[in-house]
Amino acid sequence: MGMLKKEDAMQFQKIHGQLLRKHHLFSALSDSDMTTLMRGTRVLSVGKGEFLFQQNEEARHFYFVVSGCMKLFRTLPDGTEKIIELVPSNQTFAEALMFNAQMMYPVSAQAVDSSELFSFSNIDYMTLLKSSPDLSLVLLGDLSRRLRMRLSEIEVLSLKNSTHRVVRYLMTQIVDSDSEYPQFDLPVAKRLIAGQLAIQPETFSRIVHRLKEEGVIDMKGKEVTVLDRKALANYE
Amino acid sequence: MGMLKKEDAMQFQKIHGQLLRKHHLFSALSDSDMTTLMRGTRVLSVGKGEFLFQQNEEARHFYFVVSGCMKLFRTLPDGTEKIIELVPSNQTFAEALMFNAQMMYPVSAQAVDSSELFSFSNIDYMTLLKSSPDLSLVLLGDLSRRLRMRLSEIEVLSLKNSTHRVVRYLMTQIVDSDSEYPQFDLPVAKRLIAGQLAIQPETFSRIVHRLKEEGVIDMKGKEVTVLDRKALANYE
DNA sequence: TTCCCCTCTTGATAATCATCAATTGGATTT
DNA sequence: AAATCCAATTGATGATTATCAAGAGGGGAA
Repeated sequence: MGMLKKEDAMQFQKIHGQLLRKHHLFSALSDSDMTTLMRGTRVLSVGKGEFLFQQNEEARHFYFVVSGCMKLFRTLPDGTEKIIELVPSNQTFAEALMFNAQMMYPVSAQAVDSSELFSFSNIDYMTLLKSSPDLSLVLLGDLSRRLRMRLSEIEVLSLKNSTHRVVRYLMTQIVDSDSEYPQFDLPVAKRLIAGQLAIQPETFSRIVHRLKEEGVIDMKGKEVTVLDRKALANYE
Repeated sequence: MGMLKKEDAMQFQKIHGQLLRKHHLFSALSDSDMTTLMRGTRVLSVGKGEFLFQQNEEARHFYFVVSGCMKLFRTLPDGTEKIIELVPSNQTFAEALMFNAQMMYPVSAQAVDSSELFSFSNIDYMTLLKSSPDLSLVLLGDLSRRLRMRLSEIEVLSLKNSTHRVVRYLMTQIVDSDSEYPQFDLPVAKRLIAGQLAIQPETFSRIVHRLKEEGVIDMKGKEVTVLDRKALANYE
């Protein structure tokens, strides 16, 4: 993990700062506030497989993914890891921790692909928050949304069998809601998806095999085509 | 479900309003703000088994449990219910929804025991929030804490086998952290606990049986005694 | 008290899933 | 192109857990 050289970093910020403004955590900021905040910002480059932070480290920063993909996970007592979230580009993470003093990261963060990140100081952002009630409301909305996301994750993990979990996962990946034969790419490696669903990679593979056999979906590598939307929905 | 008669309700508010101030969502309010907020407050009495609201109803209020116990759950596609949270007295629930316009309750709320509740208008509380940045920060801290609670729930559901889940649950119930033989009461019926852990009541029963056989714990009805703390911890 | 209802328990069986092992396939490096 | 590495697949097996069924216990109502 490394920081870019200063001139490169500034160039990088200039380009991607605009992108940042589109994110709801920063869109409510005035230009001057944004400038202030960006002064404390670092640009980080994290190589594939590298760690950004470890579980139980003190949380002083939160992050925005410019490019790549980060994996947030907890290490379970038996040593295996449980993936909590896969954070794609243009999303923030670990911003929920700044409101409790002396907070530790409850997860570890590792780069799934080589990634570029903005890092923000919790203290700086808190200062902005105190002077801008509107920003607080935005952030409250953000956390509230995350809470509901976790809720549906808990629901998935409570589904009776693994097939239901896989089907539910596939359903959430369908963005093109109109098409009769929706298509999409799996965002990450299959073993990571299996991890998120708390099933073994082998089980995931077998379930996909069965769904293909039944003509419900097709899958070649990461390319997924839903062949029978109703049948897929009816698994639930 | 019913409201109390006006004079009874006022009496009730007077007594329990103080209790309310101890809750962190209300402790940061000025006296005058508190008075304003309480004007829109209703006192509700919900009989055992009665519903307060259903999943997908529009969320206009949040609640504080004065006495009793509320169950928040989602109905899964197969018709079974997944318990998301059991809310004991002196706690609030459904307050995270007010920050997103036109929000629906993502869960249903039912009384486990006959319960008495304060109901608060989301709009009124939002008004207070906009005028009090401090209050926003308190609330942000609250949501952040809830987010972490969900995280550990997700972790529990990801634990390899049911024994681990039960053991983990028992560990969290130990409050008397010093005692060599900690004792506590199960807060709700065993089938509800099983539901929270996403296992069948039968499985829960069998696991407890085994733990008793091994001399790790004792359980008579809802009374639990931990006999071998180390052994219990080592299951994890 | 007796009855009734519901929870909890216990047993038997079937379904589901994890694990171990071996192989295939794809991508990257040398 | 060959070698290498890791992900993905497939098969065989055993462990775990759900399901179905029946009985035991406990608290409230008549």
